[in-house]
Amino acid sequence: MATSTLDKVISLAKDLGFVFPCGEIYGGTRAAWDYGPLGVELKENIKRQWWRSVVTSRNDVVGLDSSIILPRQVWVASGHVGVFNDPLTECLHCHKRFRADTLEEEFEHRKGRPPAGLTEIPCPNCGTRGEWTQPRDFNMMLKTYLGPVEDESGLHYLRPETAQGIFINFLNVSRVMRLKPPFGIGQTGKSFRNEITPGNFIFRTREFEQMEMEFFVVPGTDEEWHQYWIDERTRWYTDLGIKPENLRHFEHPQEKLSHYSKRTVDIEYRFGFTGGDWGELEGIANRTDFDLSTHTEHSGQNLRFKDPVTQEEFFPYVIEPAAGLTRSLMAFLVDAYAEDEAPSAKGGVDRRTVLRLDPRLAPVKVAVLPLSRHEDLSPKAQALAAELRQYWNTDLDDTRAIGRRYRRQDQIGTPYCVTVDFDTLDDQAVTIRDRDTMTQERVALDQVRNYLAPRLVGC
RNA sequence: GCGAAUGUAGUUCAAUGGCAGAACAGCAGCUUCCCAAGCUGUUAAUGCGGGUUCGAUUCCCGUCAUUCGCUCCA
Repeated sequence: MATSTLDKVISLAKDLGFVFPCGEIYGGTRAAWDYGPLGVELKENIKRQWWRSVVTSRNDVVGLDSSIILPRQVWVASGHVGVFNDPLTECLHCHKRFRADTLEEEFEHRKGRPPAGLTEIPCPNCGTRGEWTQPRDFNMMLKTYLGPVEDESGLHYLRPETAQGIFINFLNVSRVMRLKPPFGIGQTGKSFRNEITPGNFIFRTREFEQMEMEFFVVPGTDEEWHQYWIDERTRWYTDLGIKPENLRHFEHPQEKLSHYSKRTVDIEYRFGFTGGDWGELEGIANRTDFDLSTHTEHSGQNLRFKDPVTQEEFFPYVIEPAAGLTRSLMAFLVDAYAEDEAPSAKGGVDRRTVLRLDPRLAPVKVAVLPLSRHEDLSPKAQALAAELRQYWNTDLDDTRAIGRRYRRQDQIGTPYCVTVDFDTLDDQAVTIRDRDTMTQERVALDQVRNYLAPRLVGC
């Protein structure tokens, strides 16, 4: 059976130290991953590009970094305590799971209230009557207890989305930044969900990282802004190198919308999962005034926007582009993966594995490769690497054969390799190789930085 | 969480109720070395815990993890 690109990328990511299983030396934790030296660079680069695109390059969006642990009341108000807290039961026969309350409601609807509860209800899947496990609460939110004693007064939840941190700071931020709609507040950070079924590598994990922005608009302009952000966010992925044919939009059916949403459109990527190619990268939701009004109601604080001139008060509508950072990392890797044929030193053709990551995302921007460990070459290479490191993440690699080192840099997606050779000692110049065009240019040692600068804009 | 399959160096694969082996990768050295070259040397593994046994990586039980299904959705 042919190995899929996805499988190859996963195995490459593990081999090269992008991602490690969490807690590996103790047997591991289910669906939890740590980001290694290359992974953390890639992840930070993606985050930085998001932040630039959504926050700092705009004059209508500001940033925030709110707490992960929030009081229970926040999640009661947001609806997450109610919605994320389902009593589930499982059919002992076919092992399908259902919400116990839904089963009873549906049964009551058709035949009246079942006097003996679940024991009379047949399984909608296999028809077996009343063979159910004890209904158990599945709380999607991770709990923790603040303070020395574990009691209910200290109960807090780890956020299942970063968004609520923005809503509860709505007054603070709009006051200090003197903002009026339309404006946005962006935030990146970890969120936590006790997923029943995590998996697909880093696609669904219980601890994950989000890039979210809440864009507050005048009601009535919300649909127009919604479309604006769908287009804007789609453009972001393609600008960073994702092939347009691997992206699509998915419109959530009306009856399946989240409790807070009026309309949601997902940006999906063709990951090539078994049993369904496409996976969500980002959901762009019209959250209406749900959050600001529910927090107004529960907190007693007025979260309406008050126009300083007209004194008019209203709840802004919220357009939320909510992206999964770790998911997009996986998408960028899959999309960048390529196997080229390249001439081999052995003669014939050789397979070249290359990550065509956008230079802005590449973990290493430049590799300095002295042709050998000859004592005359090392000082030159080290001095050059030291200079370049002040501007870009630069790798100095002098191990083994030069060809092998080119291949290694290809695999991790390094856009430029600079070779210091024996001619350098005479002409004070080096060879710079471009990863994508495989072309080489001879550049004076003291011009390397100037040569690379326009090619590494935004890195 | 439930059902099924799987678990040996970093990776891919061997082998065995009695010293666990190879290839590739890694590391060190040689080679004025420009796209995974060659030569020499070298590091490195039976997921974890119990049981049976004189002896278990092998058989049994448990556990943990991975993959595939059932739900979810950043």
